[in-house]
Amino acid sequence: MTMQKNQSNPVTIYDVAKEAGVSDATVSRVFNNKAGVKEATRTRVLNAAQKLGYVVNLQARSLAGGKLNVMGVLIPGLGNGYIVEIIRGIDQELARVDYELMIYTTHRKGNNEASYLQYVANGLTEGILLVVPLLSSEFLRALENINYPYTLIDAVDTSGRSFSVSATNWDGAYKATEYLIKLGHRRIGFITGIMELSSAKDRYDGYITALKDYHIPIDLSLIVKGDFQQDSGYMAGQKLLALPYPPTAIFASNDVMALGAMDAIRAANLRIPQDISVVGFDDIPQAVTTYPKLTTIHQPLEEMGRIGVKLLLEQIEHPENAPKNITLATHLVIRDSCQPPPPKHDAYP
Amino acid sequence: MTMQKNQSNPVTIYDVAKEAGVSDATVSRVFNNKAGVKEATRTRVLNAAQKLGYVVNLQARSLAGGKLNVMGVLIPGLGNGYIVEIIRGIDQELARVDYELMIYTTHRKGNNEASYLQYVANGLTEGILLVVPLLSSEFLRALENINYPYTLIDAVDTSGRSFSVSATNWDGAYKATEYLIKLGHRRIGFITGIMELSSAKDRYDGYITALKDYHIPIDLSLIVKGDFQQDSGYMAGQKLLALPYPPTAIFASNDVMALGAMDAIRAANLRIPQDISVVGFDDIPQAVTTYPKLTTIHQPLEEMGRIGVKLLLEQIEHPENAPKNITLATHLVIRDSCQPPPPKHDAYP
DNA sequence: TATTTCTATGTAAGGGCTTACATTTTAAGG
DNA sequence: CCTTAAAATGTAAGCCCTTACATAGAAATA
Repeated sequence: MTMQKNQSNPVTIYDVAKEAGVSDATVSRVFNNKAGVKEATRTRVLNAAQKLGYVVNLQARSLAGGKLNVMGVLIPGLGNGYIVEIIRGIDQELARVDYELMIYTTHRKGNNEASYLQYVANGLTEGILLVVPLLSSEFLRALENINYPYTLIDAVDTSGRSFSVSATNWDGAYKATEYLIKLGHRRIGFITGIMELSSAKDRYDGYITALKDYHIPIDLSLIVKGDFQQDSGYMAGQKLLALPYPPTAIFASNDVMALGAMDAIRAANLRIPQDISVVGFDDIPQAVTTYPKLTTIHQPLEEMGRIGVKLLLEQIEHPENAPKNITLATHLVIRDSCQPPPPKHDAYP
Repeated sequence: MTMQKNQSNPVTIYDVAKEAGVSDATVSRVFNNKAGVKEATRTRVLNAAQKLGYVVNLQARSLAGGKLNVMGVLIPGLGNGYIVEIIRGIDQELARVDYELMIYTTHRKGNNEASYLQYVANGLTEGILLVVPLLSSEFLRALENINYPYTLIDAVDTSGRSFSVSATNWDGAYKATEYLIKLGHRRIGFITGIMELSSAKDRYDGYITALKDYHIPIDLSLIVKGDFQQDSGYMAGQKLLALPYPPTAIFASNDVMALGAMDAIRAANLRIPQDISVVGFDDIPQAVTTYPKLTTIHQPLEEMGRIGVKLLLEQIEHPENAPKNITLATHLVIRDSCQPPPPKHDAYP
């Protein structure tokens, strides 16, 4: 029934026009839902198209100035649940507005993200969502020159030239720390993220500020570096546990590291949360599949994806609009990985 | 420096040609690495392009008969880790051959996968990878008519008309069951997948056959229906535990359900694996972040993705090649969720 | 140097579509 | 029924490339 010859669909608008006895322009009008086509003609065209198995060639349409309805998303990789959550949100919103999604992973081109950006503006998409946590200055510069609609997801360009969505990292970290303090913890270990990222920095600051606000002295030995990967969480956990006065709670800058820390804790034969509490950040799906279920700061990842799409759409439709940043709230999700510290630890040396 | 005007890159091949003082055809030749361009001319063109910030418009290239280097992948959604793993493999291989990836999620169009298939062949991709576990007959029919390169991942078209990659589901299930039997288990609960899927069916058959081979009577009350989702695993687990003679081990048709079952077991205040063992199927990343770490059947998900890409490429390059199915081996990964059954359970009523 | 043979480059025709503008048809008004 | 305006349809140019074919220039042969 579909009369295709070879790869892709060789049935063109002309074939349909001939079949329906109209001009190609009319067929185009029908498929673009333009006004001014008689109802009878419209159905005749539709029938002809149906019969021949016509499918619009999006390339040609786009070349000729029509809409493509494809957005791109640039991500470092499918590495962790965090990014997948964002993409899920993007996908949801894209479905609503009937766009397709093109995925570009930067790891392909090594660290050459900046030049990849240029490449990405090659005509296959109408705009691009950037989920690249680490905004190098080179990348930022490339962004300036690109003159192509884009929005940053979970990153902000302090120059104010970019559309972006992000979350209240500082606030979330503050709340997490405060929660532990209110449970009675005084020695709270902290595993940092990659401190070049503003999100990591903000979380660190939130932790510090909460400590200060509650007059808890800051002990640098309780702060250990991580890189957002599970392994670093494990190693940081080990380091923390090896301390002369180990913490009674650990706050990791993201869930994946929290998972690593939990492994380290169990490897040391300690119980969670009886012996030591842990809280994460992100609330990735895995946070509920661990045991005990992880108490963490929820980031509205899906929503960030959805809003990213909306912002990009806004730019495509109103290029004149001024850039804006939307900041989404984070909140504490209490599950099973925290409780007050065991009494013996209460004494602070 | 890049002299772009508006959305997308308005610098064309003509601009570059003018700048370099050559014809547009020559510029095209340079960018397509065609032979017969003097070295001096080539560098002149490259410099001009560099200066103007020229980026090829892939749409136009493709329309004009050039290569696009984009593959599509049709998936039900980003739902579970299983699909993400496959995509990761696809992405890896695509990077090697320098293709881009377009993602189509079917949930967008409701259950109308078959017609979506038609749409997907719209010129934006050169071929499509199908990760649609549930091959409806309607879908299969659509496949016949599509005349567009595609390959099935983790599904086989028994008609032999399609290229496909899959894994040894039967074999994996057999091995999992056998492992439990050898540990001493006699009452082994089984949580099925969606039995319309051949993979679910094969796993079921593997379980049954292993039991028979070891002369263990089949108890239908130990077999409970699941749908590959976590919730169904939880409920199935509850059901199994509520039995007068509950199983000493549970084998779930996939990891996600195994996770659900583990929750149910803990909710019943039983320990894993001391009181009850559990094994899953798939080996998704989460299998190692649960506690205890899940013993499971490893499916080479990433490799399936990679091979899917290779098969698709083969079709694109050699349309005359006959369809083939590649079956990958699964294997048991022993972690911490199994041990011999507690003695008290040894007595079989 | 004249002739032949390559090699390097240019010319022009699409590829499938959209859209401004031209033309025809239809409906409305007189 | 004729005129006029509005609605429907057609014509043709152009989007940015690739590529067969034509042409000019360089190298090789006689």
